[in-house]
Amino acid sequence: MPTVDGSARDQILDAAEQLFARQGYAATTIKQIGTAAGVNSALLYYYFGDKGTLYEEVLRRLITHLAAAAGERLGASGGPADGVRAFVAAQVEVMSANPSLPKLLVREMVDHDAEHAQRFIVETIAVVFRRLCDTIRDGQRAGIFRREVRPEFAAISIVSQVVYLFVARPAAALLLGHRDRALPQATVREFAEHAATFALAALAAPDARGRARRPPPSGDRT
Amino acid sequence: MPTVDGSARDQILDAAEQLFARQGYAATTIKQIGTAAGVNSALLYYYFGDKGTLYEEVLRRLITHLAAAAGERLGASGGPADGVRAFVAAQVEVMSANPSLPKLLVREMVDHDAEHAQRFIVETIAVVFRRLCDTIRDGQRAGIFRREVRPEFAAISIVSQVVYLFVARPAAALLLGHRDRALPQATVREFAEHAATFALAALAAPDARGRARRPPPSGDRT
DNA sequence: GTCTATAGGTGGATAGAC
DNA sequence: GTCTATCCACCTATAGAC
Repeated sequence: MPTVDGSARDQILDAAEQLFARQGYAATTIKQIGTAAGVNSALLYYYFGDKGTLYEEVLRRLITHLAAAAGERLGASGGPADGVRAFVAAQVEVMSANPSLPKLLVREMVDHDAEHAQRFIVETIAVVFRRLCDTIRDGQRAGIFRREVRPEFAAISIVSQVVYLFVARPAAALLLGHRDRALPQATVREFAEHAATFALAALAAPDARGRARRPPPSGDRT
Repeated sequence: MPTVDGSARDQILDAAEQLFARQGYAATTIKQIGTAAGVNSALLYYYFGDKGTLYEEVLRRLITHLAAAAGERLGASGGPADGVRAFVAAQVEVMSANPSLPKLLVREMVDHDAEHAQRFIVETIAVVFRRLCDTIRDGQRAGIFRREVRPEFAAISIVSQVVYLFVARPAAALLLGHRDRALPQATVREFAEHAATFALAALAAPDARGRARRPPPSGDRT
């Protein structure tokens, strides 16, 4: 969510966001950020006090935008199937518009393992996550999604696909046979389409006519 | 793949592997590794020359083990459906046995964005990835997997689920309602079962009896 | 092979002029 | 608000004794 030409404060935030996403927190220096932002590095301390606070501010701004976008996009929709499609579409849209987001969130997850991850991040994501779970439950009640599937697990499966693509984008480009590791936006859109269809096919209840195709062997909620 | 009590060299590698996975490369110091390994930190330079080489050696050892495990587990199997199940099972098994693996690989991906990721990593993973793609193609030729699905996309969808769970393990624990962010091994196994079932349901061709349930709207390979 | 001591460099952070 | 100058801590890496 880069600021067009904003104040020094915003320029610092923009530069910090990019660098933290690309290199990680520890590998990014205050002077790098200052240079990238076109301001003196001492100014960072005037605005943010210290490096850690700057980092938190970057995350806060990002998450706020994420929550706003999610709120808008996931409001009204048709049935549960449309809801799932809308969710995936929103995910791709937000991440495409802001490539720092998936990287920073993933870094946050691997860095703060079982420790003190940022409260507000977890909570914001939890809200979005629960909404997806509810959509799946709606579909199960309506009889169009299979009941043996655990909604929370399905939600993870749905979310993971898109996140993974963005995080592994250069690797994915290579595996998909693109030279020079650039995954074209068109392919990202195609994958998004695939991810939604894949998830819906996985969730779909067997037709009224054809009986269940494969009785779940043992797991998946007895 | 921790060494039981090996030489100093192995103890350094073990300690480095854990610390790099937990904290990342930049945040991990030579002295930390030395202390964790129970040896003098200057010894690291005797064995590995510098920090970067030590890191590469950690990755190399990990990937070698990964390739070996994948080779064993993915050899003989029944049909394509069993192949997919075996793949997911192998993934979970390897990552459970070695929690550093998913973290280090994900770090490697976000860190070396479009830049110079380690050649041998990408190549090793590419081999495993292609084998999964081939399994999917087999299923399509046999008529038990839907033909509209692009095998490479499906492979990404399959791989992503498990990787995501391991990387986001503490967050997932929270979202799944576990206190204290510890995701029990039993839940991991349940999710693995779910992930395989989910993928197979998504791939399954419509029964001979029931017609296709949902014509793919537009995307997914015309 | 393993340790001590230390050089050399860099990064986070502050004081204070403008 | 923004910049200059600088301090101190710490980190990588080396030299060299044992």
